[in-house]
Amino acid sequence: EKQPCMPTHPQKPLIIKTGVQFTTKVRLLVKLPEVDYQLKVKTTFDKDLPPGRVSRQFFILTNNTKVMDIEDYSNGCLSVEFRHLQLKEKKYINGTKGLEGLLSVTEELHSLSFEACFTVQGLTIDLETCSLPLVVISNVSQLPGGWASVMWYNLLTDEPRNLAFFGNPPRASWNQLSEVLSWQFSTFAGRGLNKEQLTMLGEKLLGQHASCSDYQVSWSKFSKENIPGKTFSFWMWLDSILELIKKHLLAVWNENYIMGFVSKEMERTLLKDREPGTFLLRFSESHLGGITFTWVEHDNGDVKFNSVEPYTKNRLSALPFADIIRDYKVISDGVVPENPLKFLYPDIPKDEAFGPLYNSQPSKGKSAKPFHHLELILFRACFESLLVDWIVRYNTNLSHISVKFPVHPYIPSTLIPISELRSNSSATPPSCQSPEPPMTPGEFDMLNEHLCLIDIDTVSLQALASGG
Amino acid sequence: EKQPCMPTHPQKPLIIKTGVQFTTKVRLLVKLPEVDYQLKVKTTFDKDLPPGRVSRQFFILTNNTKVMDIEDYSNGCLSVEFRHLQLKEKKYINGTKGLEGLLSVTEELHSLSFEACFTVQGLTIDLETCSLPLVVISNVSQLPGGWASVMWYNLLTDEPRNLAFFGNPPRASWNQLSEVLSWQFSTFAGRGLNKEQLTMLGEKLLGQHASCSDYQVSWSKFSKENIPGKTFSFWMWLDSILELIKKHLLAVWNENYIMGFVSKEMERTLLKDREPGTFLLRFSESHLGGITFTWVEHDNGDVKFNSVEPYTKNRLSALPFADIIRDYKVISDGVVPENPLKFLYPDIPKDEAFGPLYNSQPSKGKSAKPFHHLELILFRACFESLLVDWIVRYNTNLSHISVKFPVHPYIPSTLIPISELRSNSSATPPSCQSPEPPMTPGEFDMLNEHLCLIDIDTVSLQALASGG
DNA sequence: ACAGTTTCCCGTAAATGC
DNA sequence: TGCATTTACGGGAAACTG
Repeated sequence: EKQPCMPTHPQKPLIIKTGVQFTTKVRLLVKLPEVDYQLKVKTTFDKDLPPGRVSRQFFILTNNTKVMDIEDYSNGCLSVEFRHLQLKEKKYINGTKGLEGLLSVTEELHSLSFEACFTVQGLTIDLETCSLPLVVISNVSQLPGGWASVMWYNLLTDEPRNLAFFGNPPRASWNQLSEVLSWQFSTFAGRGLNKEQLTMLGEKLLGQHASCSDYQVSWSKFSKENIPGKTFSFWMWLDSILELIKKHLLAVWNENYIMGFVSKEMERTLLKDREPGTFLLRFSESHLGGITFTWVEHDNGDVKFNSVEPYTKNRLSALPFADIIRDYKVISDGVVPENPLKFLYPDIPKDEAFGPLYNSQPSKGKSAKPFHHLELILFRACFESLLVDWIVRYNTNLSHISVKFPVHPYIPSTLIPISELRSNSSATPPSCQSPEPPMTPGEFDMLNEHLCLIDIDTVSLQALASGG
Repeated sequence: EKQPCMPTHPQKPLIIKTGVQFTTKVRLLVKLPEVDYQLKVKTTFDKDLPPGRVSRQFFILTNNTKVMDIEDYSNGCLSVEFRHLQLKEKKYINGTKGLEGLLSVTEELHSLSFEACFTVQGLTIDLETCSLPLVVISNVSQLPGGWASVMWYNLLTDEPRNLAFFGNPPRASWNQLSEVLSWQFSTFAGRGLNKEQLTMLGEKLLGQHASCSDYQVSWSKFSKENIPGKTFSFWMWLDSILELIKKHLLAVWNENYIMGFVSKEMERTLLKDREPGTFLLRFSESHLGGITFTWVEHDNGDVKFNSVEPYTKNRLSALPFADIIRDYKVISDGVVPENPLKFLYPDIPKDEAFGPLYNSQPSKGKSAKPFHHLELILFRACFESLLVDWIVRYNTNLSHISVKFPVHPYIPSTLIPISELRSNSSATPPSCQSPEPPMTPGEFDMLNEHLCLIDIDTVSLQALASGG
């Protein structure tokens, strides 16, 4: 039997998006002596919520009662799986709306309740249980924030239903937190963070306290307040990197070729004594979801460092990152185009490292190993009553690699990433507008054309002027 | 007051997508003597439809009654505008479902009815009118088919409500049809089709009959049956080109630089006596939504023609087409990279033609002149009764051009389109796997690297082998 | 198995609300 | 006004359905 739908956001349980279907399952943990009648289960959203606890109220739009069945893989247990459940916000609550102005939507915790009632030997028994705290979002853009909440909650408390958790969230030790962060990378990208990467992240988040692994990180510092000088929080930044890896850098990440979180100072220290052309890969610190490479050059005695403008998902979907590294060229005034990337830090010849990755599709497969011990935190059963347990089901949907061999009469064409390095003197004013039609093929063709190319200001302004 | 929503598919009236909001307006054309009470209008979908006429039934999900108001720009008329209307399919019709197996969904015509009733001087008057035939779709992928139907209907009949039209659709003369096609380009792209382009399209659609402008084109040939040897119909092909122009080629199209519909034979005839490096732009005939350039070369006496693999929307969103033309390079064995494109046919120096377009953003503005006389066909009022007229409202939402000037410490980077031309002898087996780390910068660097690049089969298979 | 059609839902952009 | 949150819906893909 195939699954008719995928629940909300695979691999991120306990987050429900309004208007999107989700699935949940309840199982009776004891065998009942008499089950020759139907046991009906009803699921309710935010049942018995203390008034004013939440600023938004939701209800289950779809059918919320179902009869229990004996499970397929018959251990004799009764269970019921609700599919196609959907949440909708109650609008226009007459009374109190938005008591908790302090909490953001992704900090507001909710829960699903399950109720059943049966009679055995003249005795009526009420069963009830509920889920771990849930976060409700209305747009995928809130997913990172929601996931931060789910992680923080389950990392720091064993309480099954402390919906006021984010009223006064506890701190996490860097010890605990770094383990969760590494787990995130191993779950979603296939390879966790190594010691150096964790140290670098710790320095970014904690500054001088990083050496002390008992240092307590506040919830706010982790996910709410912006990194000084930036417009996003630590977690938003890290999550954007996770997404970039998931979609465009899986193979490179899993080969451990991305140093990732080096500061610019550390970067120079590492590279300065290396062979010219040695480069390392790191994520952009100033923009969300970008990756760049920095390489070292020796300029008659001086050591010089260069970094490309970070590549973001848009650029990477036009050209895979490994191909960018292979094909990248720099044009310096009057010098032939050259690829400055020779050795991946510390000293791996570029093609030795990246050769096997060239022209390989984004390679969706081979990723995301499904389980890790910390994941149990998020999937542990919730034994509210003695009789019922609760599971949020999720699916993983791995597509397969497909490789195409184009066969047609056209000349195939690729894209090449290229930079122009200008010397400080802005001499040689580009003679861009002169047509000189039958250009003589020569080794400086590309150079000449690109001197025009880079004069964005001039060209664009002209375009604007002629357009308006 | 700002518009709270955009109706279904701007600029394509008479097509409604289920689950997406649309807007409609009714106006009373006569002034009533006594309007000191409220005149309520009700709108119904497919009212009084002969049973079995349609295979799908829909209803208006949202509020469908509203009271008439005096129009803003007070000519004293009463009118009512229904907003946020939404259509949903009736599921599980007990009786007949799908009598008309012959018609596709986009050929099935529906209509909106409007009813009002008022009493004047003791006399009760019923008002009723309805819309022009509508096409209902469930996904944007059906939009081209739906639009073909709307065009064909309004081109070929003046009947206000012949819902059986596509049971036996009339033919169109090439005269009529070509005018509509040109109008499509002028409406959606800003420039219509010139005589040559229409002739070329006529030849593609009609073959030898093209010379006769009275030749009758069948509905099936226009939009239903596939072009021989292809997997899409004539209209699907042409519409994919319209979409490509709208999103990525506006400026180039509006400068009239795209010849577009030349056959490969004609292409050779045109180019063969031209200066080497003369090129022309045409759309792919084998794939939907692709554009390519063909250039002529002289190879000691022989005339040679080359075409690049067509660029599709994905590639074009990574790099604007004008920039592709400027930067395109070909690497032939052992020869320095060169841009083979010198003159736009017949003899315009490349940079003279495309210079002003380089680095200009996809330029959404400057497009789509809003009206054309043929458009009136689609917006003519529908005088079913004497008292009411009907309008489908639509908005245009032109974004503005924005040009960014990047200012940051990174080296900017661009993409360059490049092809490798192999001589027939498959000599020089690429020594791709040998690292040779500190590559000597030299004028054949690029060549050497690209010899590796093109061996897709080898590299990919290796990647697969090592991956599995 | 298959093609025509619909549903699903991410991700961007716009609208809304506070 | 600005920011937080929701709504809208195009577009690709999966699911459905005769």
